[in-house]
Amino acid sequence: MHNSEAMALSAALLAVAGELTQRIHDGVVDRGFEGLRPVHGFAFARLAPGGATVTDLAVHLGVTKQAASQLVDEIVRKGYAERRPHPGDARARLVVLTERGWACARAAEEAAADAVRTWGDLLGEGEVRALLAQLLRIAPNGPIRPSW
Amino acid sequence: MHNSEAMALSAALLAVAGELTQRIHDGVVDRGFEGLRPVHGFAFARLAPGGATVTDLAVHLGVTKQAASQLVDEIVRKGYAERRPHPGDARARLVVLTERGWACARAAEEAAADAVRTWGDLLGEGEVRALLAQLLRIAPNGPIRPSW
DNA sequence: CTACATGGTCAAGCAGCTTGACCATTCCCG
DNA sequence: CGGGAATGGTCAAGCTGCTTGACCATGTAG
Repeated sequence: MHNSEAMALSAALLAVAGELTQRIHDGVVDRGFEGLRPVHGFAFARLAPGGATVTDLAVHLGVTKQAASQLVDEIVRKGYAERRPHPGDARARLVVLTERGWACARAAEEAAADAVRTWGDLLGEGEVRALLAQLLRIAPNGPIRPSW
Repeated sequence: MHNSEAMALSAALLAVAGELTQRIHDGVVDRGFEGLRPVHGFAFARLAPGGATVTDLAVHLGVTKQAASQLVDEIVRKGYAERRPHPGDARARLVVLTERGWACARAAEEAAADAVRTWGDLLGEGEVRALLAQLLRIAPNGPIRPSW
């Protein structure tokens, strides 16, 4: 594999990732959820299972906990999440999605499915599944960096 | 393909793209090119073929031309590029890479190849080529958005 | 030649992140 | 236990990279 091929792979990967992010964001806006940015989606992904603390979010997003705290302020103010006392640790607060937050997360899933469906039209479903399998094997476990 | 699979694919794709960006950046720093951010790499990719104007860069990066102009200021000040008069249009300036700029671009290629090589170790070279082929077929032609 | 379009820069403002300081609670160990 | 260190969280100030708006120089069309 030559260097130029590696660069082509990198460029294609980044272009596809960027377009996917944009399409999910557009789809979420189209479904009536405004005032959010892609980074909020990454936060929702971490909040969805059962809530998370501000520090958890900060690690997941690769930012300081102050930045994560501001981000939580924002989604709380806009009605997508709320801070509840943390059971078992009076220092911490558990940030959980509201019903509107869940609706937004479902909208993001639908938008992602729409985008992936267009790939299925181009590649065939089998190839898309192969793509998923390959990516899962090389995906890291680290934080999802929202901006570069 | 269910919504949850689409989300898994999206998350994996974004995680891989983010890690790749990080690894290329780290590799470039390791090779002695400092004071750069990933967005500069996207700019280099557009400058490399034979130079570009500020407006070209702005479109390619999806930012205003003022922002692109500042970015050019930066890489010029750091010795990676220079502004030359544009042949055939006295309004425009052609931004071209310096020798140091070319060296940095080669370093980025090497770093990208290193990262891709680790995927080859995991997947096998054939699978990596398949990945490249699939991505090329779904990659858009639009601007590469440096930050979300 | 005039009128508008295009390439580029200057200036000011803003949003999102950082560093630094601080308080409350919990953990660990003598 | 008790008391210092570690952890979760917020407040405040500052910086950086981007935006909008204004402007000048050059090109293009009538």
